[in-house]
Amino acid sequence: MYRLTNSFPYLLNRVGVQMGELFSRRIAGYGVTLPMYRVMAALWETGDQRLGDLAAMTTIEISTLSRLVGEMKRRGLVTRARLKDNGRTVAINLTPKGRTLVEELIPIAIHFEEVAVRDFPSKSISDLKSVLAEIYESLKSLEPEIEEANKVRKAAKTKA
Amino acid sequence: MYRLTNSFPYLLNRVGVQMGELFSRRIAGYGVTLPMYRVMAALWETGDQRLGDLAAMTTIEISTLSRLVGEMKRRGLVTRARLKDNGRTVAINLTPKGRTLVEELIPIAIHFEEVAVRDFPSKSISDLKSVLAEIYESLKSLEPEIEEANKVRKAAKTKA
DNA sequence: GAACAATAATTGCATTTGCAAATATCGGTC
DNA sequence: GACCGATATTTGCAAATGCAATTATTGTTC
Repeated sequence: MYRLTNSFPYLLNRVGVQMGELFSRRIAGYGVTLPMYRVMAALWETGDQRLGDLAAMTTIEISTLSRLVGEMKRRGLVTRARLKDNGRTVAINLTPKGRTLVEELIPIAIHFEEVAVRDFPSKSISDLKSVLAEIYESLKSLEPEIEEANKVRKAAKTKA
Repeated sequence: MYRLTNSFPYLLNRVGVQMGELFSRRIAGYGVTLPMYRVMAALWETGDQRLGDLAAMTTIEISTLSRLVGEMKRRGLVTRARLKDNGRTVAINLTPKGRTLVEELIPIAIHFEEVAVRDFPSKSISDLKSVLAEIYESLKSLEPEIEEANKVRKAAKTKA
């Protein structure tokens, strides 16, 4: 018998939402939101990104990210500039202020992760991580069947 | 060296967002959103819930859920009624229509999960699930230190 | 090199979200 | 049994979100 509460997406989502919520509250005093932290941490790892790449890296929808980056620029956390050799794209970077701030926050993120996983041997956590990374890749194979299912449905509807 | 892309919350969030996004698109043709599916699947597993319990079970913020349930009631998917013996609380249930619909959607959810995990032995998936469940519990221990950190910060600010 | 398709980012607009305040009911106390 | 604090849900309001359309630039074809 199927149970939502034993399903993989449910268990995943629950931990993700809760960790996000707790971390949000923890960093609120620094004047940044969780999505802002994610953007800064992504840029700290890989700087000089285009908007689209940053969206893919952070899993933030691109129009949301465009506005978010605008707000972060206003606050002096990042820079955003059109490229000279390709005016369609834009290069986003941390400012020194943004870098300093994210380097204050990363230890908090590390601590949160530490607490979350401390009851498990590090082997099982690294396994878990690689499973999550591979599952993410597997998801790509679902794309075609989604389109297919919707096409079928649409055709049936047109006929009806 | 810390890398966001190797952190547990990052890997978790990415899979969660992506699975949600794909599943949303897959079920859009049925006229329901992902949060609606979650509510229905939760009620299918455990019916006759109060709003607060349903919020805890689905990790949906309670005011959001209140409105969502209102909309689902309008659409004839659930019922919501104040209890006779305790007028503060309300009992939420699936309607026959809601039940029929969720029973169409659950097999799709099962299939998605299947595809996501098919490259791994079922043992490592059940391990993964129990780790996720335990981590969720461990997170409770972070609560007190969040308040503490914010208190400290606030005090410092007042002094300054 | 003009016209057109393709790529990248932004913006308009309607919907969703979440906090805080309001509302409603209950349980206990005097 | 009137009053007060606690519990449960809903609602007001401002901010965040996402889709679709728009703008801007580049690449391609004739």
